[in-house]
Amino acid sequence: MKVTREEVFRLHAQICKALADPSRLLIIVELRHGSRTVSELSRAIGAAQPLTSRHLGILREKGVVRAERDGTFVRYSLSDRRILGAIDLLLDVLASQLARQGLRSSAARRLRPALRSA
Amino acid sequence: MKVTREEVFRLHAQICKALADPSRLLIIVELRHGSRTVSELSRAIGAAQPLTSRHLGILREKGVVRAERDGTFVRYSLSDRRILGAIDLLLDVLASQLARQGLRSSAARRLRPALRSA
DNA sequence: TATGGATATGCGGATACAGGCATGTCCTGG
DNA sequence: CCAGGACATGCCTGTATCCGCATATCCATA
Repeated sequence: MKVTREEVFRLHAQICKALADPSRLLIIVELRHGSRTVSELSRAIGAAQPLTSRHLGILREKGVVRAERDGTFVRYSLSDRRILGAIDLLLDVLASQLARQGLRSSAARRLRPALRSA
Repeated sequence: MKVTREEVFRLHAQICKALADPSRLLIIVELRHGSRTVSELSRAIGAAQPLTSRHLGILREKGVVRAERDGTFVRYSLSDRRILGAIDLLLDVLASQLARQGLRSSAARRLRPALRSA
């Protein structure tokens, strides 16, 4: 099975696109601490169940998240912890940007932990 | 200056969105080794100049890239090396996915260095 | 200041995505 | 087998994005 250079970039962009939505980032942050059912995530991100399901479908399709059935529930979990590393790095980049723009730097430095515990 | 939690997630998603395009990833990879002019990047990614300029505008707007004038040229460079770390992590995630799907694992393991030198 | 190279932007059509609503599917307990 | 809870999906509308083309802007030099 061969994968062309262009295909790799296309897939790489697909993964980035999966992360490129506030609700989906919220989902990922929520999954940091363990697996969650759809209704739990729905409540956590404050979105309707069908919408949450759709976002999870996108994340699942791009391999960011994994689903497993548990009775009538479906439990979702992160399929690769390195994704957390990536979004944390980008969050750090954002913090630097905000700091440069005049946000109190103490607040900027606290950005990541604040979101983690959320 | 205060930044709400929702605003942070929106901005975070904006940065991800800036990375969520094959041409823009190509640009970033090309900038890994130093600054480049628009026409250099245009040739490197095989896109028309106006399109390249547009992609650069998006990257600049989201703070991924920085521009500085140099005569009639404009030299672009990465504004934060941590972005490379983030996309490398995601590339590793992709490599694992492909490996799991039956790509020869040796090829998968070589994915990142192959793209780096490109 | 006029010209030409380098870069940016306005416009338009095609495509893709977000979100709301209704409905379908899957599973368990009775 | 039936009912109901948990989840997924089809349809629709508005909005954003991609890309090509033409054109505008900026800058150095003559």
